[in-house]
Amino acid sequence: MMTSSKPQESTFQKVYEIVRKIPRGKVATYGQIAVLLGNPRLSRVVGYALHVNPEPGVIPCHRVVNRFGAVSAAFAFGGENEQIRLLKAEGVEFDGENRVDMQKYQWQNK
DNA sequence: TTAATGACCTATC
DNA sequence: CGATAGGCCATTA
Repeated sequence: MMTSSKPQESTFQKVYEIVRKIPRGKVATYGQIAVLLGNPRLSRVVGYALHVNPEPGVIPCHRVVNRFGAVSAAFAFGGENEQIRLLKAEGVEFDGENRVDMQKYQWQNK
């Protein structure tokens, strides 16, 4: 086992690993995930990775929000309001601008 | 191989 | 202060 495997971990696969580790009741930003990947500029690729979303239901893409703490418009896999509702159901609070309190709900990977 | 796209972020006018 | 344009990196066709 592990003789000389080649994981070939693509940036996408790595994004799924990180997003999948997001605890319930917290949210992470694309930029933050990009930093965890090693490049803060991969923010766009992060969104792309979730866009393909190879395993919906396994990857809590609804816990990923932009730098403003709000969900993206293109997210709308069934209604932006729907996604916000999911986060609310997890214990995340939203203000009058559909924004999450990043100071309290932003996931911090130590 | 080149070209185009993209669920972002930042900077500038 | 608000709006607009560009840049960055990776993936796909």
